[in-house]
Amino acid sequence: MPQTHPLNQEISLSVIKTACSNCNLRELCLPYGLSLEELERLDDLVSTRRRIKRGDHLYRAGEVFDAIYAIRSGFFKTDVLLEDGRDQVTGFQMAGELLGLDGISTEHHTCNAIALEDSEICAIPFSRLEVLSREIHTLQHHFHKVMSREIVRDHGVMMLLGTMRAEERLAAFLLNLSQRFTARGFSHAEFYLRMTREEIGSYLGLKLETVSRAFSRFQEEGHIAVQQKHIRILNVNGLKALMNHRAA
Amino acid sequence: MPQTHPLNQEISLSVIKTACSNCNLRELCLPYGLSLEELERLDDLVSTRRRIKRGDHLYRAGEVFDAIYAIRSGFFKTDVLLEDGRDQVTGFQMAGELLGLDGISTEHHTCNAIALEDSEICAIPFSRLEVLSREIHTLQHHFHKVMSREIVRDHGVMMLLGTMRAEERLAAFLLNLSQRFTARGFSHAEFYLRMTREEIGSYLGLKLETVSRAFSRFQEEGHIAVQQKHIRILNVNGLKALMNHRAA
DNA sequence: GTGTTCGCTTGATCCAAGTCAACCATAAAT
DNA sequence: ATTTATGGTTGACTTGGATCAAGCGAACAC
Repeated sequence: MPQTHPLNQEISLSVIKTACSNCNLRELCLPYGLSLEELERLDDLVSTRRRIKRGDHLYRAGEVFDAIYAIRSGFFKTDVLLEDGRDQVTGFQMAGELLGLDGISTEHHTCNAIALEDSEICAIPFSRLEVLSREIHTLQHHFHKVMSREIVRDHGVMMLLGTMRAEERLAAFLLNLSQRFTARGFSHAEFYLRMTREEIGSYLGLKLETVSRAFSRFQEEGHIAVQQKHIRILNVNGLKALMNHRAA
Repeated sequence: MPQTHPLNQEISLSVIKTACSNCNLRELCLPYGLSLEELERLDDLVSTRRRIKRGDHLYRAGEVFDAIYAIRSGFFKTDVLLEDGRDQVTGFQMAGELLGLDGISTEHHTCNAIALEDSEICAIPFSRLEVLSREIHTLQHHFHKVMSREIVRDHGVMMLLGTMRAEERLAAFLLNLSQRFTARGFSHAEFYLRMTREEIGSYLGLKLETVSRAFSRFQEEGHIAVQQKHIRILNVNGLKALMNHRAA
């Protein structure tokens, strides 16, 4: 008779939900490739789940680092601040992706992580992750891969910022989002942007007006349909063509 | 009577030189923080040393990844290539720094590593490094820090490319080089650039002409003295001031 | 409802860096 | 010693994206 004990039910549900072993993101997230038995050991470690409301910080630059975070649901941005007040968005993160890897280096976070919609995260105490990954080879190797993937991603962004024109950057950005939504089982052709034009611009090294103009231009040329934050991709190949446009 | 056996002498010297335990870079490189006994175990692993001549590749994008490389002496650049021929330098690496971390992700290298002067590297077979870092906590943790530091560095470059003007970028670049030379016991105020203006420009998202003009301007303003690749920093604070110049 | 705020779009103008081009310096090749 | 190649500097001009500015539409508060 669950109805008579709503609170207990809530708790047990939450305990079930928090386990990696039955998280539907396990193929994207840290548990990737682990056996059932290994998964259960990871479950012990990933005990704390936390809700972060839209606009709130998951962590701030300068805070002591002691855990990395897996996004269970929702959407985040990370940004870095320069002393003189300038800032830059360094990435957008969605379900199944890890946050906080930058903090390992100095044992302090070096950027801010802010929820762009109400989100849920799993905290993974880092020292315990190191212990466990000494015991589970697969986990160790996968964690190394995740860190390395982050480095490769960053190189992509450097390429984008260093060599691409405004429209190429935005095309690359949209294609990347589309691909990541697809990997999570959502439509590749239709999605809502969680971030503002200004945040997109900050990430792409452009001003919000330039981002807005590029959206308008893509729409005029029939590549996409834009209505506020709702994006429909009408011509993927058109967008891809925009990217390889100008040779060295 | 060493003179009578020059070849043997050479070999034994080289064996001695190859050990992490008496490498003068151990405080900068992977061995950082290890005990003597742990160091000796790392020595077993880092058995292969290789010379790379100026202009030669240490590895190429697409090659299978199986080792990371510690720079023993010399200077490298890494670059990524886009399908359409555009390329970008993603970093410059000097003695004590690690190369190849990007390859862990896909088990293939994703960039090219090219020696900018005759160099020597130590190859560290990655699977053996994983084994050893399961056994030596300090090594495991330090390796994680090194990877994380690379991510933080990349964020810095993103900031540079996304929000800074040409002269700020070059000032940041020179200050960074100076600081890294200092950490290696060289002069902080005087050094030779190992890369061309074009390579600097590629790294900073600028054209070589812009880099050249910025050098000239710094010289006019008395911040540095430039003679080809020989740089003397005359006014560190002047350069630093250039960076924080314009607020958001 | 009506005002207020925030995010977005669009136009007009400006400027930092790119492009094109000529020339110079150093080092290697003959 | 002279040629050739490579890398660097400088000038004139162009341009893509920034800046400044006005106005619009959706969401929310009252």
